[in-house]
Amino acid sequence: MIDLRLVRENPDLVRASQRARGADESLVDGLLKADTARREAVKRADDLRGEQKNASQAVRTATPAERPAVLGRAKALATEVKEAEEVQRAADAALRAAHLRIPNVVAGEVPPGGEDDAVTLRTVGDVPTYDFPVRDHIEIGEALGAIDMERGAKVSGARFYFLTGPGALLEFALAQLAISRAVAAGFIPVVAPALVKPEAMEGTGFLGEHDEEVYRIERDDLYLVGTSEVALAGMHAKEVLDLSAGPRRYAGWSSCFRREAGSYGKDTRGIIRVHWFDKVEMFSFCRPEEAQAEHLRLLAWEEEFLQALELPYRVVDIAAGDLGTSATRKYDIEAWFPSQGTYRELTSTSDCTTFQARRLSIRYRDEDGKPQTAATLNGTLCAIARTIACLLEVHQRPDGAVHVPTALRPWLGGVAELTPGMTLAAGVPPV
RNA sequence: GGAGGGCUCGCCUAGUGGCCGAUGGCGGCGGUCUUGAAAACCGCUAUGGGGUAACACCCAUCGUGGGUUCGAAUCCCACGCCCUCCGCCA
Repeated sequence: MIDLRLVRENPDLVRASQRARGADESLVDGLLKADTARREAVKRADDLRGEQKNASQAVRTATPAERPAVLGRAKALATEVKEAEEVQRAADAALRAAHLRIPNVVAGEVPPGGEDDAVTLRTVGDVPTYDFPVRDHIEIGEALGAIDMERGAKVSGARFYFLTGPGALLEFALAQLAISRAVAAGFIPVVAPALVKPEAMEGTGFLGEHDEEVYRIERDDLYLVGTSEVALAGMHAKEVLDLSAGPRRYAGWSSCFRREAGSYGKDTRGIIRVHWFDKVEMFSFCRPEEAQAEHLRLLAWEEEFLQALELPYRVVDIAAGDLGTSATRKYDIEAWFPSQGTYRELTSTSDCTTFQARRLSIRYRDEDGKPQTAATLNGTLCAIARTIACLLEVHQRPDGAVHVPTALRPWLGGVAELTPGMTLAAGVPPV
């Protein structure tokens, strides 16, 4: 949630942000009203409680003669306090509801517009050309025995798949490469739970407008995460972190689950848009003043990873209307998909400023030793299924083989190519 | 799933109805002393909310939520978490 002080002191800024997102401006006034109402309710309840405290002290010191009168007054006040507390509870709840409805304030530099208005910041690597008919990742993957869509559908339904043989090896190789690079860069590797409590889900902003995207295990009141960001952010909920030495960085591996409601007909073929995939996610906790710089660092690490995979890509600055609830700014990296003749999102990094940390109560101590709300940022290092799809397509060869980028080879037994009918034992590191 | 035990201020600990936000120790911070340090001594050492120009001040918080009472860390109920034992299990 956003900083209430900001709303009080600069409501126009928040209104402008709502407008930029194409969201409801009047929510800001609703929030201001709820804030005022709550403060009045709190004041009244506090004052009454104070009076009642004194009154019950007086009971103790009262002489036997005074006692009945004093006791009567205390009893009356007790009733009033109860009523005032009821009002306060309602006001608290109303404020919280209004507060939760407002997404993070959009950064000033964010491009205006919606989904189609992302601004390309740079394009890296040459778009490959092929002197043979280009195949998509499913054709290539099935020929390799790497992807089995049909049986995925048989077992789990649409948008599920099996990674088999070389495909399964690719998954682990990518995960190893991603984790290894992250650790070398100073990240703490984490294997995170994929099932979380509602607080973690709400705290990271996934239960707002987009809650139909999330799988819910109603019976146990748990949610399947759409990204390990949820578990990583929740990991330090209600804690005061030591951020004096700089950002605290985690690289989390977990499965991710997405209902893909409302994306009927989009990417129905292949493993680009699926209900389940595994992902290595970067997550940073830092002081708010460090967040912008940290955001660029996350982006740089994402770019380096794609460069290591020898994939051509472009970096786009996401427009205001397309930002997630928690983000003040977001950069996507889109990699080239030859079968589609276009760039498609492979990674994404968001600066959530203090928005998530405020909900989750994640703090640090400033120079004066006072607790302050931290900032959180997240970025994809490797969304494995989609990355496999891209790799297969970009690195395809006319004979159905797939070139293995040098960086990935140590995790694939040193092989330079994946080939149909390859010996799988050759594709693993020495044992 | 069944049976017990426990959850107090960073850590340990006192507190079984009335100025208890809460005792004492450790740790941490500041000071006195010292050439410097140690020791000793003195002081400080929570968080959130309201309030203020800023102080003052007020309210809340003893795992969480209810209840009893004029008054609850203390009594009652429910839940959560941790530990021990039994059963089941990757």
